[in-house]
Amino acid sequence: MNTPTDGHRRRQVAKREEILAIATEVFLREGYGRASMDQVHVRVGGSKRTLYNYFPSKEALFEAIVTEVSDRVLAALRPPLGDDDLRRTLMKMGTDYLRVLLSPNGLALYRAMVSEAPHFPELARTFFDNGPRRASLHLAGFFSDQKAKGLIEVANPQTAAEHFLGAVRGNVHLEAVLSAQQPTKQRIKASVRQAVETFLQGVLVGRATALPAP
Amino acid sequence: MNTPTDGHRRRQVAKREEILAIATEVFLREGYGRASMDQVHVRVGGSKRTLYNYFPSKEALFEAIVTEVSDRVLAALRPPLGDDDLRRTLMKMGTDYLRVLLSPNGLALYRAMVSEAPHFPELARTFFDNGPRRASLHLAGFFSDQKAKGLIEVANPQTAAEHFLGAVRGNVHLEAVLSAQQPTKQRIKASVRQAVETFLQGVLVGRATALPAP
DNA sequence: ATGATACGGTACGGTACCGTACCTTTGACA
DNA sequence: TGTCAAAGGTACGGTACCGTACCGTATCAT
Repeated sequence: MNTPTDGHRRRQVAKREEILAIATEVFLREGYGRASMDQVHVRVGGSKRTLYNYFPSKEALFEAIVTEVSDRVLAALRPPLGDDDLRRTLMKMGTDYLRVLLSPNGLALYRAMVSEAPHFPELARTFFDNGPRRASLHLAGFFSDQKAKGLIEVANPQTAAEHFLGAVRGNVHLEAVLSAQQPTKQRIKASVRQAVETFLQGVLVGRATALPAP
Repeated sequence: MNTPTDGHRRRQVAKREEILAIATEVFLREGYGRASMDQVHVRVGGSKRTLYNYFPSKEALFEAIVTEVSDRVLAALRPPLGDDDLRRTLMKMGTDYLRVLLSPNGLALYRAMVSEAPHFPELARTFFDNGPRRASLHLAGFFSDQKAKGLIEVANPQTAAEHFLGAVRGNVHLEAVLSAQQPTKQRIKASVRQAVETFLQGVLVGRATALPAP
C-alpha cells in the first residue's frame, strides 16, 4: 500500500504534538523574533529535517502555535452565562476574563500578537475574532436578553459589553503586560467589584441603589 | 580650550536630532527586532562610526527613542481639566485619550513597548508611569474634586479613572493595535459617548436620568 | 596656517539564524 | 527476515546584523 499505516499516523501525531508543545514554550517565552528554529530543534532533539517535515517554515510553525494556543486559551473566555443575577454574572465574567488574560499563556499570546500583528495580519484577525471579539459578543448576548426583560437600559449591548470588559482590563492588564508583575488577587477582585458597581449604577449621585421592583 | 565651541555643539545637537528622527521612524515602523542599525545608517547617511558616536549601541538608541517619543506623545494625555461639567470633561478626556492612543506614533509606541517590555523592564516601567498611569492619575484628581463637591459617588477615584479609560479604550484600541485599521471617527465618538453615559448613569433601570439639583 | 577633532566611506570580524543536503540508523509492515 | 519510508545526526550555503577598524577629508578654534 501507499498510504501510511495507523502506527505511522499515531507516531506522527505524537511527534507533531511534541514539537508543537516545545515550540510553543520557546516562542511564547522568547517571542517570534528572538525564538530560533535551532533552539526548538535542540530542545526537541532529533533531526532538523524532521522538524521541517512537520512545519515547513518558521512562520508556519508560529501560525500553528498561535492557532492552537488561541483555541485552547481563549475558549475560557466564554463561560456559561445561564444566570439572571446581573451582579453575579458580571463578577464571574470579569474575574474569569482577567484570569485568562493574566495567565502566563494569555499574557505571552497577547504580547506575541501585538508584536507580530503587522507581519501576520490574518493571524491577528483570527486572534481578535476568537478572543476579545467572541468574549464581547458573548456578553452582548447576555445584555440583549437582560434588556429585552427590561432589567437594563443600554443604547447598544455590544458596545456596552466592550466597555465593561475594557473597564475590567483597565490598568491591571496593562500593568501585567508591561511589567510582567502579577497583580494580587485582592486587587483583581476589588477592581472587578468596583467595575461592576460602576457599570450597573454609574457614579452620579441621586440614582437608585437597588434593583427595580419586578 | 578643551571644551567644544558653540558651533560644534549646535552641529552636534542637530546631528543627534536628525539621527534620532530617522531612527525613530525606522524603529517604530519595524519594531526593535527587525530594525537594523545598517538601515538607520543608510538612511542617515554618513559614517557608521558617527552613528555609534552619538548612540553607543542599538539598545541605547532604542531607549533614547522611547523616552523621547514617550515625552512627546504622552504629554497629550493630560489635557487641562478646568471644567466642572462632568459630561463635557469626560467626553473631552475620552476623545483626547483615544486620539493619542490611535495616532500612528501612539500605536507604534504601544506595540514596541508591549513587545520589548520583558527585555527593557525599566523602560517599560517609565512608559507605563509616564503614559497610562499619569493619565489615570490626572483624571483621578478630577474625580476626587467632584467627589468632594458631592457630585459623584465613587469608592475609589483612582480605580474609577482606570475603569473609565479602560472602557474608552475598549475594543477600539485593541482592534487598531491588532488590525492596523483605523476606526472611523463616528465609531470613536459614539463609543466614547456611550462610555460616558454608562459611566455616569450605569445600565440599571430606575436610576435618575438628570443631574441632581444643586 | 595649523593642529585637533569629528565625520564620510567602506571593509571586515564574529556571530546567529533559516533552510537544505547528505548520509546513516531505526522501525513498522509484509 | 527483507524493504522502504521516516527519523537521526551533522555539516553547510547563504544571508543578515552588530559593532569595530582604517584611512582620508572637512570643519573649527587658536
